[in-house]
Amino acid sequence: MLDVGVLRNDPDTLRASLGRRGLDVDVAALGEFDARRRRARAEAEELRAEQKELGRSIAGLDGPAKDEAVARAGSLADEYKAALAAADALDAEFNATWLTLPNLVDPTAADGLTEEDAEELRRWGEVLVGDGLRDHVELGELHGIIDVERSAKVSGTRFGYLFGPLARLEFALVQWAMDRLEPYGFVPVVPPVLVRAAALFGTGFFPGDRDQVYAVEADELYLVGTSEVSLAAMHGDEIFDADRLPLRYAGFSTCFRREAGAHGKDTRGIFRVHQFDKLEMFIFCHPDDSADQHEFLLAREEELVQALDLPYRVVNVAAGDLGASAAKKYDIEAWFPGQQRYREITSTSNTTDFQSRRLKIRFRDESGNRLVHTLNGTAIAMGRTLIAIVENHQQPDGSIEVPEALRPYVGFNAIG
RNA sequence: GGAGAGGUGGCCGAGCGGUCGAAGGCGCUCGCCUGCUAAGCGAGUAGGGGGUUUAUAGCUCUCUCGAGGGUUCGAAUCCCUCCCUCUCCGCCA
Repeated sequence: MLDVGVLRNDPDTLRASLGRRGLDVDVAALGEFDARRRRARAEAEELRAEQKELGRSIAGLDGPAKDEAVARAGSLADEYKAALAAADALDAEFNATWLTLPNLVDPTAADGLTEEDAEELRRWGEVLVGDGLRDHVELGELHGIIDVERSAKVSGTRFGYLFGPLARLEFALVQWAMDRLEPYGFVPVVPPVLVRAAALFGTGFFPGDRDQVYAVEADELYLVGTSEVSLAAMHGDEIFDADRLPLRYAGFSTCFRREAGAHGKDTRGIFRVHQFDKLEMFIFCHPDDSADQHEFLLAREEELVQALDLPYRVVNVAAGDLGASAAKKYDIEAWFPGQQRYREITSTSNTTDFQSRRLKIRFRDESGNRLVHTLNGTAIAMGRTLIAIVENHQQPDGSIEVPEALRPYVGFNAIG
């Protein structure tokens, strides 16, 4: 949620930001609506003040004077109720729109509206090109480590079974990444994956991305698409002492995504599935510090990907391709030899105060209570990282070398 | 799933229809005092929204005593629904 102060004091910035996202919103009309609702609120509160004052005096009255005062207070109460209802209705109407507006775009986010408009910042590593390369589905079959046919029988499309050494590799990746992140102060967390709607509103996934989220209707709970949701909402309604910031967490969870609207896209193998495990970094920090924390998260991601010896490029995501909560986002795209192209394997966003305002997460300093900034970044996203390892480290004979860093964790040097 | 108890400010804890956003204690902050100092004295110390304002200052109004509704001129206090916590029983990874 945006600060309404932006609408009142700096509508041009708001208009420009929405424009960069390719959204057409009548900012002036919203401003007038905001003024109207405030007037309505003020009117209701004046009536209330009058009613309360009169009500208080009743305690000291007696006889006809009292009866008269009670009668007058009664009609005041009715007037107030009506005025309050009117003010509440205006607020609700305003908020319904306001809640759908995405975060202000950072000036340094790339221009453009689509994935193709992302700005490439740098490349690292030698990419594997040419014919005769196997993709993860072939390699998976060859070694019996991935099965998407049986998962289709059991669960439908976009699921997969991981077997044996590949399953071991997943656990190794988690353990290894935790070991590398903890020295930076990331607290390992295993959070809930079923959450209330409030957590999804608070993190900006609702109302916009409701159709991407699995709902457990009988219990009014939702399956998270990322542990970002449960990590952010964990500190909802809290006020930190300033010296506790930044607060860093590394949450491990299974992630569930409906992938609505992705029909026909990435249907092969386990590249895009409804369920995968992910280690996610999350930071609560001082507003002046969030740009640095964002670079910090990207640096941690690059360290991990480099240590796995995966060729990649870093892109600055275009304004129009940002999620609602993000002001700026970097993706790391690893090279996938089976597709002969770079594809996203990590993503890190600075969501500034967009989530903290909704979740009421503040900190205390000399000038009072202020909203923290929140940031998230993928440490290791399972399906894709496993695919990238398998495809990039395949040998001519079809065997797969385990990246050096992981060998102590899995106890073998190669698959096959 | 069954039975019971309860949710008040950073924490503990009073309040049981009006003068309560709320006694008292602890903690914390500031000031004072004091050579015996993890002592004494004084003051301050919740959050949100509106108005005024250059202002996240001040002043002021309003809302919030788990959440939402209701009764009443008036509710932390009475009624209803929901959520959560704790105890016991049952079941169980």
